[in-house]
Amino acid sequence: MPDARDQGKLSPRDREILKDVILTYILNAEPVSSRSVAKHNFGLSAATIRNVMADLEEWGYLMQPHTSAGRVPTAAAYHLFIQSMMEARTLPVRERRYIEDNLKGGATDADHLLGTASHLLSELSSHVGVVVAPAIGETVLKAVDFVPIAGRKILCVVVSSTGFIDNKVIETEEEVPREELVRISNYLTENFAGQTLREIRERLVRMMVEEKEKMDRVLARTVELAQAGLTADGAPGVMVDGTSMLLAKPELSDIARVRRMFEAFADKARLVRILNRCIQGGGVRVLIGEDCELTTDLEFSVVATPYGLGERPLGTLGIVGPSRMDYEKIIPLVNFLGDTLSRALAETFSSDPERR
Amino acid sequence: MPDARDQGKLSPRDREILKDVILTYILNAEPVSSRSVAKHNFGLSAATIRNVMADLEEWGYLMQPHTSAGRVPTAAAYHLFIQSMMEARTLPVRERRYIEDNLKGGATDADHLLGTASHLLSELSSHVGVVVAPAIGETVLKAVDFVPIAGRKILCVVVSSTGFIDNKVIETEEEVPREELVRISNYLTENFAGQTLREIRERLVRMMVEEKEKMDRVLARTVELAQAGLTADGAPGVMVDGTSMLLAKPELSDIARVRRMFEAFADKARLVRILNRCIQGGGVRVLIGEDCELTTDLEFSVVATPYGLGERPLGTLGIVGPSRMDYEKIIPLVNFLGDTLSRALAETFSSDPERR
DNA sequence: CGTTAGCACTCTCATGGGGAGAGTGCCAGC
DNA sequence: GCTGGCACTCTCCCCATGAGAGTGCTAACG
Repeated sequence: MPDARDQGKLSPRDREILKDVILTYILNAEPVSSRSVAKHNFGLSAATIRNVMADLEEWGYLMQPHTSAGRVPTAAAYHLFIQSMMEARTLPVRERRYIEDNLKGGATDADHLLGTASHLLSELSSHVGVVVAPAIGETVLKAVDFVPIAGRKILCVVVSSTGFIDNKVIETEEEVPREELVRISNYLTENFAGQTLREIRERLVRMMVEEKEKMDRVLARTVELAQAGLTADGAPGVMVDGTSMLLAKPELSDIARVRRMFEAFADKARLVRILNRCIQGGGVRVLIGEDCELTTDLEFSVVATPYGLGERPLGTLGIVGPSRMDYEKIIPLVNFLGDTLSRALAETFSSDPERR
Repeated sequence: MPDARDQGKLSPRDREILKDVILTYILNAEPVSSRSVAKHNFGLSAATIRNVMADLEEWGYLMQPHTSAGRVPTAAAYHLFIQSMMEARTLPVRERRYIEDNLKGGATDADHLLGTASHLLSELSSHVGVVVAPAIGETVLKAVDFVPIAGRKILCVVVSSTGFIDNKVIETEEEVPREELVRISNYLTENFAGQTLREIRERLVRMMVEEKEKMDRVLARTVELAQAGLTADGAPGVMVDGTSMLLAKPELSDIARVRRMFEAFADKARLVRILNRCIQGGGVRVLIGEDCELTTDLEFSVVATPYGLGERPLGTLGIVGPSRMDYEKIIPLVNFLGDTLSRALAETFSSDPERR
């Protein structure tokens, strides 16, 4: 079997033809015939194209749904296309502005931003937009606050430095006076801001072990509240937007596929796992027909990129849709959205005149 | 044309037969033949049943998809069935327990409860569960709190007496010291708790007009913050769960319908409007084939009931699915869930030793 | 030797004509 | 008033047929 990766085999003309096949397939969702390529490709007859296409099939870049149908690109073809034949179109100014206007709203919480981001992804790509929220343990504390609500019930509000707000109702052993709650909030905010919730939790455990006997009642209560309120539990949230958009695509014209698609999107945990594969490397990554059921069984692709602050990735965001998608537009789109969201998160609470 | 509502026309035997048709149709989703009714219905031949069914069709209770197919119940038939022939099954103890265990979780916020409720509705009915959250202006204030986060940005946390928690980031004219925020929080909580946000807003407006000149700087700032933080904006939220369940139903075996269904569920505003029709009267209400596109075009039904505290309804909850649904189970289910959710909301912060 | 025109072959898809099956409506008889 | 019988109707499945699209191969051409 010939090696699909051996690009040495591809002459410039082969590449030209392969590219044309891919582009027309992306456009029409129908197997591409030699005749239609011949029409685009100056000066070569259909017969010649046929020979080349037969070769390309042998190399593993094309395949036929059945004998004597046109040809369809394989995952290998898409990979090659993205890697070395595609010309990424820069996003139209209108769309950049649209994204920035929606994402830089400024005074809102970060969860809201993520929701907007996933909606934007879907709206501008006509595919499904997915955003994986940061693992809560990795967010950096900005402020804590305890609000007494009823009897021993207390609302704990955690604000992260990137603008995520987490509410949790906790129940204490005994009623805590309002003034003490204020003192505890202040104490925790002043002493723990700037660290991740995970670090804080570890520090609290250490405190409890090492200084147990030294703690007075107030400190003990502080630790109790912090333990309850700052514990990072629960799976990272994931926002999926635009599943119904895919219903309009021709590849989803039979019910069985539609059903499998919804099942695939229903399994959030798996979705997160797939998206998070793209977290290494920094830039936009594309998964096509690799390992996961989503891409092989449904012939879907995932275009995703991490977002976050500088080096530290917080979460992942991307687009999921039929492999036949307009990568030349979608890759820049995902890229730009990742950058813009990262910037928006960084700026959310940045008017802070250095207090930390 | 004969009047479908004239129940005088229906002899006990007619009713028996109609009921049998409805029940078998609910079970099989296929037009019901006279032969199959004859098999269930002791001692009458198919021919006799046919005569009766022809009458029932004339009265408007049955219809044929085409000549010489079996018969299918009409909206009128379902209404009659629900109103006077159905025997509501009491919910199995297992399911009651399951609902109560999930809904009485106790220490969580109310939004979370609503989400759970819609999921339970969907899970236990195998249809779509819908919960309309209370209009935010109608929620009763329990506590307000302001958390300084960065510069002039302040997080406003509003806790309602039924356990809803609302976060809003606001930006003030100038930086407000932390201690003052605490005083303002206390002041507002003590003076405004027990009123709805709408009432509070009106009172604030009055204060601003009447006492403008008398206000000192602190009070002015208090009003400013309250105005910004307690404003009830945004449409009421609606939680929809289990749309993908319907894909398995035989009535949704063609794509066009699936698409229309998703469009119908995407229009949240309309969904809220439809659900809220059921708010009057108190008990469970059923909409079948009336006015709205959802029920006529898609042949769906809506079974819904208000939830809330005693007399004051807060929101609506219910089930949406093909008219051919198991009303004998679903109506008690919606009923029980409405009661349980209402109770859960009432109890959420009830350990409060009367502070209001 | 690469390119091309021509042609036979293959496969899909739309069309239409049975024929079986299910169900009805009606009528005559009990 | 009920029922058995029978003709009629409509759907649905199956199959054959034919058009159309596209390929693979081969022979000829520059």
